[in-house]
Amino acid sequence: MPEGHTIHRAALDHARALVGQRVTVSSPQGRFDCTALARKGGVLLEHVEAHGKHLFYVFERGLTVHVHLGLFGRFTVHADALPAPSSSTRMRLKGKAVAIDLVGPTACELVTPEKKAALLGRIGPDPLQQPKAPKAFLDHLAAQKTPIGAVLLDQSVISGVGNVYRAEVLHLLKLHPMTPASSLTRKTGTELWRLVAQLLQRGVTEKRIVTTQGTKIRARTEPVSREGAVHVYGRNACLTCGAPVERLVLNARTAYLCGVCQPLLG
DNA sequence: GCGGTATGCCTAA
DNA sequence: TAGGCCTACCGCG
Repeated sequence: MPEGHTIHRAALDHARALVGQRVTVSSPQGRFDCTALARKGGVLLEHVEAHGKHLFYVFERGLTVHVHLGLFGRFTVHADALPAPSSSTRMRLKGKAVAIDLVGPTACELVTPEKKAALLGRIGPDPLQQPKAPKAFLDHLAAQKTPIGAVLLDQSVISGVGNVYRAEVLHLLKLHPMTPASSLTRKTGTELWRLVAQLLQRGVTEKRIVTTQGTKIRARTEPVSREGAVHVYGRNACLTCGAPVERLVLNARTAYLCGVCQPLLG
């Protein structure tokens, strides 16, 4: 699940569940050193922030935990009975009524203000924070011959987009992933940003990636979990036209496209 | 049980 | 560019 929408959704949910409370922080697995957060009765959680795919828990006195889910990280929220943590639970945040477990993150660490600033300095604008295309983004597109499919995964240019949204946004705009960024018009660049913002926001709301309008289903040979929710990502046939979905490797990730809907122009 | 794969990203060479 | 790292799941034998 972890693209930008997952992180923003987690920030909302975790803030609602735990902000303003004294939270007990632990690492059942032992691989997250949280001794600096050890307090009798817990440590006060002041707020939770999402930036692109990065999540920050800000506790009293500025104590800050940075989480990046990577490919495998997952949160589990326990509202009722609290099960014993599994041996892979990196972090458990326990409040009054709710406990949250984190498994498999790429990063789960206490960060200094300097480290946090450095992390934020590395990532570009986030469409969920800024729904209108920043000038810097449009200028970047105009200046780069890099394929647009590569630019979209560059977190320093636009943060929060992952492999699913890359495939879907390009399909919706009928753009081949290998299209040079510089060949896009300013208008298309603006639409691209707006569409990313809209789809990420929908992902936050629906708690999963959905890029289709209705529930029309053309083929029955697709992974059930995503049936009807996407046009090309991970599919065998294009949901729009039924043509075989093509795959190519871009940024060391599989890019999915429909050669019929997304011809390479020029 | 094993190997491949996945919505990510960093580092060394 | 390759390899490493994190975990869960699926298909295969």
